[in-house]
Amino acid sequence: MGELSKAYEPVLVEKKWYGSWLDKKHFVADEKSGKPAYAIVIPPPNVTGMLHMGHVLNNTIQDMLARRSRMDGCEVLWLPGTDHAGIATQVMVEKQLKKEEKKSRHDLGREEFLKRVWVWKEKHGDIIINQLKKLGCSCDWSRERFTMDAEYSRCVQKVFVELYKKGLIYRGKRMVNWCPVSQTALSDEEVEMKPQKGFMYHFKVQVDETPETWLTIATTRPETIPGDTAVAVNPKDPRYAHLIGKHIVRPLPAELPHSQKLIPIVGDEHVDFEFGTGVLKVTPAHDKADFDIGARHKLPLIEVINADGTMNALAGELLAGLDRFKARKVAVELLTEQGVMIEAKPYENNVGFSQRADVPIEPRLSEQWFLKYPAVEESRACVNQQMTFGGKPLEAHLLKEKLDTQPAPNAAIGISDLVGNVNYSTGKMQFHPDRWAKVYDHWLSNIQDWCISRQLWWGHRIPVWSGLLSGASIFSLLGGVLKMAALNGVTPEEFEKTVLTIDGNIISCDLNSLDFACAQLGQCEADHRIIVCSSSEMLGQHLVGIGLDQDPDVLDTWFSSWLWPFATMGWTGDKQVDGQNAMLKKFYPTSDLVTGPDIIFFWVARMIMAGYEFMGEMPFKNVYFTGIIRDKQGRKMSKTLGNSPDPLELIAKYGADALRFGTMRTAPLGQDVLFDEKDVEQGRNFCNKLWNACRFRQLQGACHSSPDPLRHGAHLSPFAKDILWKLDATVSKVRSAYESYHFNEVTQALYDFVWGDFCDWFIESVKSDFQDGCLLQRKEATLETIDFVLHVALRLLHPLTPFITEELWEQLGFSGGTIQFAEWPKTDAKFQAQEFVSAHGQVTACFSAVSKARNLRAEYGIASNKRVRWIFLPTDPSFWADAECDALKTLLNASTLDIQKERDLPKGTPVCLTEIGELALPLEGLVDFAAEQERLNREIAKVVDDLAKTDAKLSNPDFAAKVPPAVLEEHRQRFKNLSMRKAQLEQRLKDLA
RNA sequence: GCGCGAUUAGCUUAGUGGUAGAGCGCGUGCUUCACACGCACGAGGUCACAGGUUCGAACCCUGUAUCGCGCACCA
Repeated sequence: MGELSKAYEPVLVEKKWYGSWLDKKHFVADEKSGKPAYAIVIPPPNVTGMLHMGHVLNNTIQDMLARRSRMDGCEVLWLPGTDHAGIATQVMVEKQLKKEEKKSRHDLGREEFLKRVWVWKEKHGDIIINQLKKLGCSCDWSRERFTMDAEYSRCVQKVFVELYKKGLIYRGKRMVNWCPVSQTALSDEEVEMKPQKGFMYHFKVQVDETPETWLTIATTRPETIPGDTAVAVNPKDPRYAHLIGKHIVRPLPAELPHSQKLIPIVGDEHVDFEFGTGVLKVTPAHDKADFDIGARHKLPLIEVINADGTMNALAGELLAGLDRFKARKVAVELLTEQGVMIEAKPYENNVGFSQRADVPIEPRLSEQWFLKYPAVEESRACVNQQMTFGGKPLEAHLLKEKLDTQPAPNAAIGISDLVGNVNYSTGKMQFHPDRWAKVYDHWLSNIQDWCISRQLWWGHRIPVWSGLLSGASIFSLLGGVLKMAALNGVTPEEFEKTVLTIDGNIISCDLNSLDFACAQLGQCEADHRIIVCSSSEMLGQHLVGIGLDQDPDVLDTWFSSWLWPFATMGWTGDKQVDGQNAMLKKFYPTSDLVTGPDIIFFWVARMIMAGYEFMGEMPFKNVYFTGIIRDKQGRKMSKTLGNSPDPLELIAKYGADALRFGTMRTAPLGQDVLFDEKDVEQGRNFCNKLWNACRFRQLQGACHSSPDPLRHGAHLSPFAKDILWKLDATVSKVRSAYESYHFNEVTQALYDFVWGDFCDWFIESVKSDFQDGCLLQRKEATLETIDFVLHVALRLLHPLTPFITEELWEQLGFSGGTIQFAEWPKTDAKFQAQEFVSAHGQVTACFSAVSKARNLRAEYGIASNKRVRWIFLPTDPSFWADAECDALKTLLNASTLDIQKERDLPKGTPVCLTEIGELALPLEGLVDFAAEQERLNREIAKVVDDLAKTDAKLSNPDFAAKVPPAVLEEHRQRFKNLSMRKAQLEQRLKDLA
């Protein structure tokens, strides 16, 4: 063990220890362990991702929790992995392909393209994983999962088949959010509403039956006019109601014959007569609300926009081929030419944008797969949603009271109404901060079916095969394939779950029913529509062999990650098998989930539903929502703004511990974090401070490997007792901060203790114990106290700053090997014993006296390196043994400290009055009487002010009558102290005259 | 529109009813034998505003303003 370097150098230390931890398999969870389980599943970062500050915050918290629990005697599983990020990854590989080979994915074909994606994944997929390692994350890397792993993919397929069989997954032609750039459907959650500046165009149309009547229509999207199949008015609108049933002449496309331009005027309650002109153009193929109106009135659909956002031939010859935004301008020109354009008012409205591609969504009619969410009620009930009654929070015990005291005031309000008003929950799952429960509940109570299909290639392909087969083929081919599958290759479970639909009728997949159905259909020659949904890939291959096609779409990435908490643990969906799964038994439900609130709907809510649906149990007990990391100006971090620092550069510059510490210190529960590199610098400074405190200790000789300061009994100085008291308080603070998920308080408490209490005060106060002539026993007791403090503090710090603490633990020679499994510190009642409490009081008084004395020095302009003589008149001389005086002398940086029992000071000597006594600064003829007078007067004024405030309270009769006794006593004491102080100060002032 | 959050020193913020705390920045003085990634001292706050509750309010209640976020949206 060499001497510690002058400054902490993180690079080598981090490399050394991370390698060692991996070699020794410290992070590997043992599902057979008898220790209590503690599990976290990582929010899987995108496989294409790079570490950003959000990851740093999120994963530092997870690592803190994992390491804390490991020290606390738990068997810890922190399960890492990545998700396949369908769109992002596909786009990235497509871009690369275009750049390097000038090819599109269609040039390669589906299979070849997917090969390329896998090549890319193998090459770059572990970038972010390695970055997490650099941060120090103690994940069980042996259990790393990827959502496209074969095993994981099987889970996704099984879940699909099961939900399909239950009728929760269905295919339908619907209006969906279409991203014209990615050319895929998106879920509602992937659409972001953004205010857009545009125009509200007013144009007029002629009523065909009464050509003198013109109606004015307001629209923001004139390019969709060719797709209009009606105009709608509110049937209650007196201006227009009489026109219902008549027709108007649609102005575009202009080239159509008159008869094809006529569209009906329909009456629909949806139309708001206050808005616009009260006349609504209805474009059922390109607007959600219009689609519904269209359905109500059986209007035809005219699609005028292509999948890529360009206009098609039905939009008319002048618009066809144009991009939708270019077409908007042209449409306006065309209307103007026709003389029907009235005005274009500047207008701001909210437009849905594709979160991925950042372009406006095009509502588009298409055939998609949808999921009716499962287990919604259980998922709502389990979260700590507060119970409310009439909109007010309601405590559980008050519910009964309410029901008792308010029994149906009248017949119309019964118990059921009352209960209906009570928002009840089991509160088994806790959100931190809990206000997110409300957001979660609101979303869950208003959900629409989830569009789960994506028109992409990279992802889990929908396990459905379909096609037309003649009766004969069904008999000879399909029946054969299914039977063959049932007899060999496909597990009975998979076979049983396979769903076969013939002409819309579900046929059970058992051999008898199959025989019957096939035999029946075999009789007739007509074609039949066959749909097979199965999780068996082998069956799928055979089905392709007989001419059925697999659905080309893949599933939304979130449709795989919602299974993350159990699909990563070897879940199979087979109850028997899963019942024997040691991993699931040990670690499911997991303990904590740490994630950002931005994916509360995408991921958290869906995981909860999947947990209940497929495991019958919630996936985690606590959800901690981090804040969003923003830059100094409060803007979100983004690549385009370039305000997102590279955490790896920060690690290289300051060290991983510094980055972790700095990030955590400024990340309070539930608040966004304004990131400033200064915080990381602060973190580095802290590490260096800790390092040097240990270095200081090391310079005094070897440490005790299992320190126990209490064995020194009476030789423990008051300063030692005080720091032990403070250490114990810190243990308590840190523990409760962890309990309440206030991680910044963990950090702050440790910072204050190490830097303030330990380094600034304690170490300074005990330096005199190491000087020649000091009592050896005292020195020994102090050294062992330092050892003990470091022994505890390093352990408390370890989850937060794993590298430096492990290094120092070894350097100082503490016993028991790695700090990672050293015991998580507990509070110890011994340190709260009377002698410690009173030492704490005495030392606090001493330190506060030192501060006052230093201030006096500074006021007299004495340079801090200049040692001067102090005279001390102690209030309690018995406390001030030589060693204590030496400590005081060191803290004051005094040349000598003369103790006076009787006041004997040269006239006008500046004095500070403190709780421990008077500290006088003899200036030997240099006293500036006027200055001293002024100083005393200033101090008196302040005391008088405080005194007045305290007196005002005490003389209020209500105060004495109503205040708790302890507070009253405190105020009386304060008044007494202030009065005494005032008297003393006035005496000093008199002495001066 | 509905909901949530924030508003405390120049900046970032802690603070759940009893004399307003910290870090950065700023000023002054220090190469004090662990640390200049440091030490000491200092200046700097009508706790957004208006009411209310209370002996007592930064803190609890009501309202207002400003900022941020989420949800829902009317063409």
